[in-house]
Amino acid sequence: MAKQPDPARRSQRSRQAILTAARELITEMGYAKLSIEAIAARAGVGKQTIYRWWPSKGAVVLDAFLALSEAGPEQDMALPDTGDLEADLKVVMRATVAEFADPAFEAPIRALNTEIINDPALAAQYQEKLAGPVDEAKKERLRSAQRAGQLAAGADLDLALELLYAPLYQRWLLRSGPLTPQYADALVDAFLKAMGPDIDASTH
Amino acid sequence: MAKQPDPARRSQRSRQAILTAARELITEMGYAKLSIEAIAARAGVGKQTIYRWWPSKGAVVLDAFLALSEAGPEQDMALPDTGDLEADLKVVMRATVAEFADPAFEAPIRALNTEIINDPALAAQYQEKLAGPVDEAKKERLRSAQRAGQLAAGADLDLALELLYAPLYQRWLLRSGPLTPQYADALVDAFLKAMGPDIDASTH
Amino acid sequence: MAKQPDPARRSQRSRQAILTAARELITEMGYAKLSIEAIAARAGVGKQTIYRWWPSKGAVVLDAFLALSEAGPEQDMALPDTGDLEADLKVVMRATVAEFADPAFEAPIRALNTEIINDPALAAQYQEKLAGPVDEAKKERLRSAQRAGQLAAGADLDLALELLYAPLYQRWLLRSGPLTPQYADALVDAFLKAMGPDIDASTH
Amino acid sequence: MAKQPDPARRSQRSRQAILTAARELITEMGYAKLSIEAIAARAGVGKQTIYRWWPSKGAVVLDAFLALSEAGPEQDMALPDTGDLEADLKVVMRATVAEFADPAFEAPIRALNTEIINDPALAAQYQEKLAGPVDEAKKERLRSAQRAGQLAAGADLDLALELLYAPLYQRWLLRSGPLTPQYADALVDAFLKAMGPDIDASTH
DNA sequence: CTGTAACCGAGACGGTACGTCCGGTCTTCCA
DNA sequence: TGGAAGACCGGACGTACCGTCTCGGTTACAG
Repeated sequence: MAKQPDPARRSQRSRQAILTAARELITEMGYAKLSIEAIAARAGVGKQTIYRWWPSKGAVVLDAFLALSEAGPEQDMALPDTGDLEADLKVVMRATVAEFADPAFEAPIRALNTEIINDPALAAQYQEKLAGPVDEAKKERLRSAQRAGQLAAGADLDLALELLYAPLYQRWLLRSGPLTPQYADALVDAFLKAMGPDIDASTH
Repeated sequence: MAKQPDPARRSQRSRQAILTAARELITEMGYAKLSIEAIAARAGVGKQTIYRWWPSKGAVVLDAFLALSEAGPEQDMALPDTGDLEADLKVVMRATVAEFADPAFEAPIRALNTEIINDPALAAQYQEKLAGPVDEAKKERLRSAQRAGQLAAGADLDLALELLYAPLYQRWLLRSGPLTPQYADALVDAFLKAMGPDIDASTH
Repeated sequence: MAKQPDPARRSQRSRQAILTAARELITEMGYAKLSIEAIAARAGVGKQTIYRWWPSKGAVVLDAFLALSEAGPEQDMALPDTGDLEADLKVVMRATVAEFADPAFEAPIRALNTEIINDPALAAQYQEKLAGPVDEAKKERLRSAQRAGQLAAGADLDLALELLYAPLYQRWLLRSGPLTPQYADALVDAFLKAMGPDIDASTH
Repeated sequence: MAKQPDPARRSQRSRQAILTAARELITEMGYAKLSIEAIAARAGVGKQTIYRWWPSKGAVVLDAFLALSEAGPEQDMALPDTGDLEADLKVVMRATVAEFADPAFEAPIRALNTEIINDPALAAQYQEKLAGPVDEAKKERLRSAQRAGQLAAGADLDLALELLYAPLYQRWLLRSGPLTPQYADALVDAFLKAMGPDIDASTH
């Protein structure tokens, strides 16, 4: 049986240095140029220390982002809730569009996706640790809308999130079209038509 | 000025051998293990012959798929059109779900996406050569539905395709949820609610 | 000032385990594969325990052999003395040839020499602790021969030993020729011609 | 079957750079600090180019010395022959003693021996390419002495060389005693007693 | 029909990074 | 407080590929 390292003796100093170095290198040079060797050198750490604690380069990158979330535990992940679902969603979607246009976000997110696509284990980690909590916050807003009668009561919230976000995400990831505020609005409009309150109810 | 190779003298024998080798290696060993050296060796070709005609590994992979389409020029890309949009779309979407479940499709498509995410030039090629024609066929079916009054007349067809396909594609790519026939149906239902014929018209 | 470990508190259990492990590993895998890590692991000892008590890998190896000698303190290092120098030397030299042919002797002695060649401090230790006593026993036999008039009275015994042994040792170490009983005899013959009783004296 | 590199396509430029770098690094930093990486870096060469053409570090070092000999093909390996064997040998042996005292000779020769001791294949190469020719030159001088009646006619010249050189070489290699001109003379005296013209013939 | 210029296969080359191993130091915890 | 355990930084190992280059050989167009 292979010997497992003892997490109790792990150097937190090295861990933070590695994650920080990984984040810096990704933004500086892009994911293609990211190497374990460079991370170790930048972090002032032996390569073995990386291999001891992470199974792959992708795992390091994922952890580098998880560490950010941990840093600010009470992240402002909660979506705005003014009572007007359409307005709130348009604000959020336009913000997302703006975020994707920021070059500083490009490299790391593309890096993460490159790894996730080809590594199921990493994808599971990603869903559980990063995407999950964010999606939960979004669903919470939708549940609030359901209570307010602004969203079909029986709507599948997973599908709802996908309807809203997947088109936007795909355009960005595959660069298959322009990301504009108008596009964000159009997505919200379509989403509300598909998932809005039952029409029968309103005709009464 | 750098000398350009003369396409007229290009060896079609080598070209086919390279594309075939690329396809075989991707399915056999996955994209991560794919190397130019391996392609050249398998194809019985000098490395320079690859570098002469393709700018990157991703370009070879893309070409390997384009070549498949060229093989059957009059691909049955046209969607079924029985006159019943909902039924036709559900057939198509269920077929797509089934296709994505086929392990033989996994490796190559993931490979292609890995490259496209990080290479804008390749993404453009992909859109133009592979995705474009397919999307056009899909749009043609939607236009037919518009003429039949089964789809909003002013609907943005690009957005329409994204609403239909992006959720499915994202689930598959990021493994963020199960791909079932029911899911396909639900997507069509949501799509038709969002993009179906204008309600105002029917209430008058 | 660096702190020196206190020899009084040294664990004899660890010391023996380390020396035994070193000996075993050398015979099993040869000197090239010998590492401090492997010795520590085999001995069930922390690496620091080795570094605390020995300055170099070579020192451990040397000690591993010294420990053997200590084990049997009254080693039968004394050479046979039947009164017939030529016969006695031939017996001894033939035995040495046989010893060198034993594969079990190969690895350790070559290991020791590898270290000694490049480490003067170790060489001094080797001369003092291992080679010295053995050479002294050999010289004692030669002194006996001098007393018996079978060896030149004024012979330099250090040179004498080198004449006898260095050719044999060099052949073995550098594999520059075959080691046979005949070769052993020839060496003794040459040695006795060079160092035997003065001819002038006998002719008078 | 493993593929062998094609010697015809070997870059002589790289070969020379590697051998020169190896020689320089050995003298500068000693053999212990010599690494393939350092040789490659100093030579401005990829590591693979070294691994392609040499099976081990020792083989590179050996070649580095062989290349020196090739450079001056008609090396002045021939020993002086004034007709007086004793005088000639004492000159040669004193010169050898002086040579061994030169620190510039130390590192490389010890390096070579370290490798040879543990690598039979390398030892064979060494005997054939380096030691062999030198020994042949020495034997030639001894044959001349035999013709002149200054050496026993039936003497085994291999053994003769060992009697002369092995003691000296062993003292130097193992640092087991001082190397002085007097020692050189004593060796020649002993050698001539052992191997000089037959005494019986002269007494008749 | 014959240069001659290009592509072609092969593969050596200078490099980068891989993932592993070990050297030597430092730290933690046990006896 | 010595020793076991082992994490740590550093750095060499030998391998796999990268993208460039040079080498003959073999087309195939031009004179």
